[in-house]
Amino acid sequence: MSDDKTSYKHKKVMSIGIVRELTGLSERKIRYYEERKLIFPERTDRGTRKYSFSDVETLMEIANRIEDGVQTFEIKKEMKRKQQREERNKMIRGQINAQFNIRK
Amino acid sequence: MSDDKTSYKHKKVMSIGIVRELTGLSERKIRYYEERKLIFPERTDRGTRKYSFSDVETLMEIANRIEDGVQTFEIKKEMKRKQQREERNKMIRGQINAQFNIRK
DNA sequence: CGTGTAAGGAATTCTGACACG
DNA sequence: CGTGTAAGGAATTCTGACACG
Repeated sequence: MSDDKTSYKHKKVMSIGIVRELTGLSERKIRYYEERKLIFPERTDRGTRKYSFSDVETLMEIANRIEDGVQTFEIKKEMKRKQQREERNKMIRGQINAQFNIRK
Repeated sequence: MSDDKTSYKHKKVMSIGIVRELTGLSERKIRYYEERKLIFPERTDRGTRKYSFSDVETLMEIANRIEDGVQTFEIKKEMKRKQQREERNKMIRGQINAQFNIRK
């Protein structure tokens, strides 16, 4: 119910050119952050990269961290931690809901 | 509060190739429905069409009507009527909310 | 009317590499 | 390490038109 109310957010549909416009980053940077495993675009049949709105959001965050002088491998760790926090929270929420439903 | 909870839905970001994949329609058809004023993609600086998820949804509906043998100018009228209904409903909702807030 | 197709040009994207530092 | 750039090829998109019906 609070997960992907918008399946559109994670659908990979944008070419790198659009992402460049949306984020203001150079294509070089965008490809490099992929090389460093910070984002994971899909590919079309013939190899063109496809990004989601979610990827665009991530790129903005990356750009901020880079500006702060943080290196890509540090950013990767930060992102991993963040994701673990989110999974923990999701699990807790799930258990609370379970309790709730039993009492009802 | 129920309008564009997802601003992503209306953002024009997809090339015609992606739209072709998502809808299964030929590029010819997609361009033709634009010519008939059924959809309104934006353009990049150098002329490439950009579509939104909302456009994709509209295209699916168009495809259904065409399959039913409905002509494009009829479909256009239908879409116009539908939009008027929605605007009417939106206005009524607004007035109800206004009443509500006054009483409170 | 709705759609396919061949045509030629222009713009996009891709990869691997060299450069600087 | 992070990023710019020139290089050449491959794939995409665009428009106007002819075709069928």
